[in-house]
Amino acid sequence: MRHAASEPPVDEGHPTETHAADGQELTPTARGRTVRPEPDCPVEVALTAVSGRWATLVPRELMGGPLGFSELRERLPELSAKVLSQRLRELCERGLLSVERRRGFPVRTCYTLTGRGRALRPLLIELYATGEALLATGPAAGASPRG
Amino acid sequence: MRHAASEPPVDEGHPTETHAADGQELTPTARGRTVRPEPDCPVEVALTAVSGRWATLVPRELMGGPLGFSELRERLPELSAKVLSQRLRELCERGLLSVERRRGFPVRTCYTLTGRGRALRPLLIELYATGEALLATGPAAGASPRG
DNA sequence: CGGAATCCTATCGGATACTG
DNA sequence: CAGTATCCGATAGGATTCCG
Repeated sequence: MRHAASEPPVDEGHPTETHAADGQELTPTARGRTVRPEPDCPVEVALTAVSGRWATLVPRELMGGPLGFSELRERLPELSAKVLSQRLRELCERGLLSVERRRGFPVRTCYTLTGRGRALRPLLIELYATGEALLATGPAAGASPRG
Repeated sequence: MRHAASEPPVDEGHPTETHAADGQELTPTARGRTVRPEPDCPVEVALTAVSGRWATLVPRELMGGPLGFSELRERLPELSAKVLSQRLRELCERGLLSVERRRGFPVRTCYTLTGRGRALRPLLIELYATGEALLATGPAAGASPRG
């Protein structure tokens, strides 16, 4: 189901403002005009990459350079080992992270963002910007627990 | 815990590329340098606004102009009434949506994005762009169920 | 039409304990 | 050090039913 350029506009007044009136296409390609949350819709793909608790904080820490498991735990003390390794595994599966194991004793592991992983940066920045905009226009309305 | 400009860099070579090396600050204000997913961190605020199944599709439909409950259901046929009203309620509570009830018979309700709601647009666009970038660099790695 | 109430299942994420 | 295994409580969200 398309939402742009079809169906008589509900309240078109002047094209100057009102509520943007889709002046610029929201979804450049067909994959964005989905009727349901399909996993191959770009929006869902991006959302999948950042959703889940701690899912933004782990990449954020790694934006500064490679880190080991325990280093990540130090930086995010309240993140349990279970969830951390879960997040790391997801990031790896999605090709956002590369792992390097150094044998010997003690064992050393090194997590590095890949090019794909670094591609999250603009999204994190936009999330930050949007969040600030929301906080600025009404501090009370942002909260609400998120898994 | 800060992640920028502290602790000896792990692999600083030349500042040209490598992995961006935080050349530009990721988190302009202090609220972004959190140790845990705090609800008042801008990133969390924005994420809260778009996370949850159908959470982006409902605003997307409304970007084209106000719609009623059933109109939304028509456009998103697989979205149950329960979840739709849940999403709408959340959007209202966060001040992203305004509601107008027209009495008479049958009852008519009209959901309109507020200014705050329209502030989500750049984020949706960025989500789309990031998702496309991920799909472009490796189609297989995007998927994975998202609640 | 526009919902709210109830039920039910799957998954998420935290705590704890154990392993190579 | 770098994880895995197990248990467990809390939601999320779909289906169905009912109401003003």
